[in-house]
Amino acid sequence: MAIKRFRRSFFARDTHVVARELLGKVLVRHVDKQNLAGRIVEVEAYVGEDDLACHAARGRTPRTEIMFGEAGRAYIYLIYGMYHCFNIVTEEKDVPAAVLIRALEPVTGMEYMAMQRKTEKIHHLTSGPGKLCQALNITRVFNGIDIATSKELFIQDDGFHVEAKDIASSPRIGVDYAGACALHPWRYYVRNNSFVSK
DNA sequence: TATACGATCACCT
DNA sequence: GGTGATCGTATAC
Repeated sequence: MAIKRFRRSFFARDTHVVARELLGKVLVRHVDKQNLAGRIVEVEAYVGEDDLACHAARGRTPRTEIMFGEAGRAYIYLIYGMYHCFNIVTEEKDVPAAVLIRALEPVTGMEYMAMQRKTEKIHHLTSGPGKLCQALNITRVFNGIDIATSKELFIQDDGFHVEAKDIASSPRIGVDYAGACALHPWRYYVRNNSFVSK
């Protein structure tokens, strides 16, 4: 199967479907003349204004506006004053939703990632949402970038397939404040993959 | 203008 | 198991 890049129509669908289908796909990053890539092994779905864990739960604000926009855009924000989180906007316009990319299995450019992360340990490079942004040099400068057309940051399908039986789910991480929404099993990950976050 | 806190991580015990 | 780092954002005043 030929390598295929994902366009906007892939992202403009039900967030949970997009989240599950992103598992096994490759996140590609071109930076500093380097070609970096990692296979997506863990994601989380954040869906709508009724989802109390979603940043858009309190409606449109300057920060959340991007999630109300067209699918395929990057939603990147600074968390805890020091780390970035990378999401891809999903669903139709005016439906605030996104998939948080939580962990990658490094594929290409591990040397650069190790330099960014200041560690040689491969399992410490991209096994968490803050870690993978640091490894791939993704910062909020890229907030709003179009994943469907960007040459610097995009998703491709290299033919690798994750079977349904190998997809596990659990409650999302770090959203205990979200009441009943914190219990939704909207975290999806590749079963038994050692790069899934702890 | 002031305040509280978070979709995390590394390091400590 | 616990905690400090560090700052943009939302909210209250």
